[in-house]
Amino acid sequence: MRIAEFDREFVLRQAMLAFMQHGYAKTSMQKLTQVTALHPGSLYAAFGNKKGIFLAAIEQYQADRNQQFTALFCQHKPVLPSLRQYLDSIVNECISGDAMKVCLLTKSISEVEGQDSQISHVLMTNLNAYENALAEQFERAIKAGEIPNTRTAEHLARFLAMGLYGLRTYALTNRCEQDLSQLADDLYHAMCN
Amino acid sequence: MRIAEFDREFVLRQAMLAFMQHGYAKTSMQKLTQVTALHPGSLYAAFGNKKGIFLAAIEQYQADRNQQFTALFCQHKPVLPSLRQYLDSIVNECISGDAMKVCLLTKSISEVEGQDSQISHVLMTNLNAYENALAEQFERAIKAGEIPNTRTAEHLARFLAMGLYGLRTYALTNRCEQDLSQLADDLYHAMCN
DNA sequence: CCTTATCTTGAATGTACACTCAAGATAAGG
DNA sequence: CCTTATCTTGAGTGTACATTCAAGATAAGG
Repeated sequence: MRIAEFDREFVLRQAMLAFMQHGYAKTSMQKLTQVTALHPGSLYAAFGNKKGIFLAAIEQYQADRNQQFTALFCQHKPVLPSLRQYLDSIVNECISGDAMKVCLLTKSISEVEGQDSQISHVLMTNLNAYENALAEQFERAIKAGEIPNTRTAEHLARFLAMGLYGLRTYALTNRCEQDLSQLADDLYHAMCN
Repeated sequence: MRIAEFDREFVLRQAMLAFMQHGYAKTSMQKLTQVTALHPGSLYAAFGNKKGIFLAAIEQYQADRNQQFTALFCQHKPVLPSLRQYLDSIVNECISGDAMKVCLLTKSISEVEGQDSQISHVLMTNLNAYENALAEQFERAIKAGEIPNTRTAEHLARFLAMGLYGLRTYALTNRCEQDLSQLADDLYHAMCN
């Protein structure tokens, strides 16, 4: 017997970053062997093929983001200050210049849309779950009276999801921190009234 | 002497649609020869290489969209009804299911970001020009009293650009016409107050 | 109608890729 | 310490790609 030597989470996070930086198609297996420090055979033994690595990396990405999200939007804290902090952290990611400025899910769904229905379906499911997580928080905010109940939580979540997808894309066209902060501010205020 | 036989606009529009559908990397020269009905040699003679075809297709895309835009936002008509119509047309594109549901510029900048600075620069320039075109219309709307001057035209244009980039991305996760129309409606109302 | 410059054709070329596999290395169980 | 199941290694394989180029086709100018 012999146990696998590599750290699965490390490998998937490295792969994840490579996919975020170069996209699915242009992340070669050679690149993946470099960033994971694994040889092709090990990668294929562990994940089957390139698509398997990608799907596992998406899962890791989702797990990581979920943990961040639930840590920030803690149940016993008011929603709006967390939302504010969340928006700021996204603006910071957009400005950072590293791979984290893009969302793996939206970037990938834009790339593989109409090419691989399995990957598309996984990405759609994860993005819908993200929207639902936002809706839960808005539900909580409405119940607590932080936000007037003129719009449903689902409605608010949908609008914010759209805004955040747009913010990340817009940041590719204009890296001015002030402009991005202002947009985040606009989104914040669009939620509160 | 002999004149080129093919119709340049037709060829570029076909290439444009292929790039919108499959992305830059995954649109093979073979695909391009198919959709343009031109042989490799002719394409290389006319555009140099694949990147040349892509840049020319972007130029054609920009020209086409510009013409649409200026026809819709006619100088002697009020801005807000045109904006409404514009938003509806984008929602229709999002639902349509064909290649036009994506924006060639935003899809491409997301793909080639950090890979080809020349292409990125061209795309950024075109997207900034688009934002400026929106700002011009908001300027006109403010001057005509259609919109209160609580925010600058540039500010409004930036927010709408972000919203539209987000709307197209969001549509990849949720094709429900009602939801998309509501988002377009939200964007419209976010501009008017 | 012939010349010649230009365009068209599509097979050929070199490269980069995803993926395989057989040989070597290593740890758990006896 | 040996056995054996499993992991690691990395050169090798077939395929798909962007690009080239020489031969063939075609229209304008004389």
